[in-house]
Amino acid sequence: MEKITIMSILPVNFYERNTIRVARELLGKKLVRRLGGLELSAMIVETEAYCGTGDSACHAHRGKTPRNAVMFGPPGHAYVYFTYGMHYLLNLVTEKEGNPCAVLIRGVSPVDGIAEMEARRKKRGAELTNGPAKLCQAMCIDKSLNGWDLTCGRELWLENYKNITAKRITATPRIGIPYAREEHRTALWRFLTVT
DNA sequence: AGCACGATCTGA
DNA sequence: CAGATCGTGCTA
Repeated sequence: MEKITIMSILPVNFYERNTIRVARELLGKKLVRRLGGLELSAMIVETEAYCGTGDSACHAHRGKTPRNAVMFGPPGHAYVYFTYGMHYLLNLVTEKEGNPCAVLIRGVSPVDGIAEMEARRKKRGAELTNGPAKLCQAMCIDKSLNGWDLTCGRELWLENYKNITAKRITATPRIGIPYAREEHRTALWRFLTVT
């Protein structure tokens, strides 16, 4: 019997919903990066929700600028930005167009192309589950993917993979936002799962 | 035109 | 715990 592989790319309506809900449900999804003939993939294990103009930790908080413009566009697109003079971070745009929200991908667990991803990082066995810039290095995600349509099935997309039950999900405050208002600094909008 | 700082990572 | 390293947005 032939094994049937169902390609289940997440459609735009997955992203076009409440950001916190999307951030939780992204856990266990597979992030796929296509580099010519090479396919790298990894399961998402850590996310953070950034909830629009009302969220003082969100880049869109002070309105639309050239950098954050993608967040104001349609859901299901990648918002990739450069920070600390050397790192790229990957976000997925959520909610309806015009509501500038996104989910930051903070950690993944390698699935396919593990050796290639390790090679892209300096050390063998380098962890990708603890730091949002590392997965971008490993999966060759940079500013050229800013604004990329994640539903077209090329270059970069997401697929259903593992079902993560609510019991395996931990929520904590978000990382690296000391400047945000307390209400937003302490909000439990970071989601993690364990292997 | 200048400047302060960041959704970070590494190595000491 | 400091250094790397530069785009971005705010002030003027």
